[in-house]
Amino acid sequence: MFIEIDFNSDEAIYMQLRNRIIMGIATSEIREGDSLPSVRRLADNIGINMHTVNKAYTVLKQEGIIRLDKRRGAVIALDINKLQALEDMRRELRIILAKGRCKNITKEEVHELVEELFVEYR
Amino acid sequence: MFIEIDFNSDEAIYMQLRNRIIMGIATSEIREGDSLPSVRRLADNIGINMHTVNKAYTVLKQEGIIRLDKRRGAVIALDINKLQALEDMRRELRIILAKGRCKNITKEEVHELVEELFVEYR
DNA sequence: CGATTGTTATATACATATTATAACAATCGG
DNA sequence: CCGATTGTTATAATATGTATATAACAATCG
Repeated sequence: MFIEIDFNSDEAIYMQLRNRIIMGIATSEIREGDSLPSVRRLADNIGINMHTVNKAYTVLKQEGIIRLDKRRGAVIALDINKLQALEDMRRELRIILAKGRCKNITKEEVHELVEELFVEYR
Repeated sequence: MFIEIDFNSDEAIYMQLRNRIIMGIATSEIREGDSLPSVRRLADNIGINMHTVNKAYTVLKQEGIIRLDKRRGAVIALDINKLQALEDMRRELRIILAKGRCKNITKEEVHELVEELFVEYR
């Protein structure tokens, strides 16, 4: 999986990393059971500090996306709590849709966007 | 408009404020042309610093939601750049839907969430 | 045994968030 | 015109979050 970091972004490096890995799972670039690189190797590859990678992995663990295993490293292990996931998504969508509403974005346009984005995930 | 701040939240106060105002516009609690309280008065009401409110207003101005006017204060003035707004929404939805995909949230469930949330905005 | 794993600890540097005062020019009501 | 209020700007202090640099630990695998 190719990982690119924008050091000029206002988004924290560990969050960019977390987002990239979530995208990788959603697009099936990586699958349940696959191992991610060790914190040290990935840090070296990208050219960042070990702790920054560790922080991204810790967030993903907290979110129930990976399982941290000694020796096997970080393993994709999806802990499916759908009610929790729907609640999280609802809270995040709420603000984004409200802003769109201020900009006259219609319900239909949001549906189209969702359709369009879901093409990536299969 | 009633504004409540959660001081234990990990979300910055100025962003909570920004979000609350966007929600207020989307739900028609406040309308185009209405004035928001002055930075000093709102800060006193909530019990926070003037500069924190100012920062929220500056963000809203940058996003084309309000216009800052001497004497009239912050006035709701929606600068509609739909292409820009759609692009912004697309970028934000991308990550959220990807995370949902990891949690087995289907396209249909997202559509339902959108329908449900849009009931608030009329 | 030796290398690699996540984990933990400490320290430093920097950016951001929040607060506290203070002062300025512009503007409106009386 | 006067005084109060407006956004704006400046400076400073504190707290928190981000990122880096070393270092060491126990566990695990070949």
